[in-house]
Amino acid sequence: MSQMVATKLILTFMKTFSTFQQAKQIHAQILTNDLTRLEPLFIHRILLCDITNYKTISPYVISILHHLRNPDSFSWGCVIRFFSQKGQFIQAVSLYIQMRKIGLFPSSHAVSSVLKSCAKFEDDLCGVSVHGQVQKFGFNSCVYVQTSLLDLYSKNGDVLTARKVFDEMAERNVVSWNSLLGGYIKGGNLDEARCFFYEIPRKDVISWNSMVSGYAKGGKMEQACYLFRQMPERNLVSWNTMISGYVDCGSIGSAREFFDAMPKRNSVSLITMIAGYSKSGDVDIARELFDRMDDKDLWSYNAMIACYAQNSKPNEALDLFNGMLKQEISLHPDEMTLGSVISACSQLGNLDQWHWIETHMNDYGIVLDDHLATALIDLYAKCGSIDKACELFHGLRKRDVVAYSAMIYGCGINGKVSDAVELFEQMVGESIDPNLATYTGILTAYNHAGLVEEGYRCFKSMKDNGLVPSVDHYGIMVDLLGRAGWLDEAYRLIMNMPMQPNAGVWGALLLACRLHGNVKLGEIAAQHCIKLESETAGYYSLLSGIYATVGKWNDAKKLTIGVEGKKIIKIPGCSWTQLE
DNA sequence: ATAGGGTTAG
Repeated sequence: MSQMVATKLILTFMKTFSTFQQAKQIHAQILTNDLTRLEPLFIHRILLCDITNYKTISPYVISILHHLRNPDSFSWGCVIRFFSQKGQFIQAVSLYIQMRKIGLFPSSHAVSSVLKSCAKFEDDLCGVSVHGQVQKFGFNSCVYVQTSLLDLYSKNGDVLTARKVFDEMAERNVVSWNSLLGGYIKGGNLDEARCFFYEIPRKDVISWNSMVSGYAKGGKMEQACYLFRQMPERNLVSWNTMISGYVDCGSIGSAREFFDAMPKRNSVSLITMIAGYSKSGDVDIARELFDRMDDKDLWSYNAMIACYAQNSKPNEALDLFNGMLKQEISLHPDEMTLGSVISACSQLGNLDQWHWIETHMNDYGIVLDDHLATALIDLYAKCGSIDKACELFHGLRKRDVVAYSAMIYGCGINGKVSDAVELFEQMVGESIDPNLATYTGILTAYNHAGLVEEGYRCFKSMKDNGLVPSVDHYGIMVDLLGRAGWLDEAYRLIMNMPMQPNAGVWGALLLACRLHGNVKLGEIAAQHCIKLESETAGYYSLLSGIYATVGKWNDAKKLTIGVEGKKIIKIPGCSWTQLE
């Protein structure tokens, strides 16, 4: 293949190859370009690319590079830029290393691209070694290279080094200023950022957006809004930044006002609003916005599937997920999608759907990261496979509060109370602060084992950790006290709750009254349950069960009339993702 | 023919 044809091919790949339709067009182009003298294997590979996801085309792009007789700095630069732009940072860096190994002098374009990729890694080893080469090869006066370098340090949180690069730059432009501004904002020092912002000689809309975003991320929406109003020019991103800020601080109403007021909206605006409504529990409004989107991409589906998963609508989450796979141009799920899907499976106690997905993981190019493993710990534990959960837990790279909480809860519902307590102590020993979900887990463990005093002590210790028990924690405590027969204590706890008891709390008391044959409290509990959830049949049968155990047959009989077709009793659930 | 900065998620 000639150098020129191959380079053209690379560029075509980069510019247009993102959907199946476009892939087909490329196939046609390849055929008409008389590339038939290519090695048969190579042609075969290109023709085989039944592609809907850019992840799949990486081998083809690399294979084009390897089929060049003498790939030069430009060809390498194109390919490195391709991977850097498509988010395949490891590939980009590895290609740069290969290029260096064969002794090619990198172009400033290639260096800028590879630095951008290095900036995405947590570890700054890569970036620092490229920095060394930058100095060795004399890119000191290239504003592009220097700015990417400065941005690398900014993004990795090393503002001091970023500042040093900035100060030593021979030439700066607004991108360099914006990059360092981003560094100050990421470091959370808003005062310093503000001073720097006012020093920027020719601020553009991105400088303003960054500063507004800094205030928004710091929860200072008044200041963000003040700056937003002062902006000489606003674009879509400016509006989206404001919406996102309001969503983050829970002001969905203000977010909506901005959303309605903005002159134009894109998918980011809609996705941000969907996430906002998901947080406020308005699933129907979120779905309305989702349906309004013309071209739904992976991010849109992920937002909506997550919304269902987080709002206890696992069936809807799975339906949407399956719908996404069955589309004409099917979207490939990613780690985020599967995280929500696993959570939905877990809420349903459905391992089958996961096992089906598991066999397709490789096709999707998904690797099991810590987030997914944590979701799976929860799923396996809830489905009773505590050993599998344990195995995943020990395989985690880093164990955070969510992982510990899922594992503690898993031990709790599987009757391994001592393991749960041990994990809890281990977690505290690692200076990880327990959150509300952790307490749900440990209290569930005590509850399962019937350890009333330990559970009660633990419940009371929550406030020592600065936590306010939620209604679900009260539910578990009422269940624990009630099952042990401490019915008056359970009732007193309900009466002293700082919030309105829900059907789960009263249901737990009702269940306990059924267990211990307490008519007086049972009637009170049932009354509340029926008032809160009149369509649930289980409450009636529990109450009638109480009457039956104490011989009040007539009362029992009255209740069994007309309860057919009502829902069975709801068992209080728990979710890691919503509890902070 | 190729490069750098701002907005979306658990």
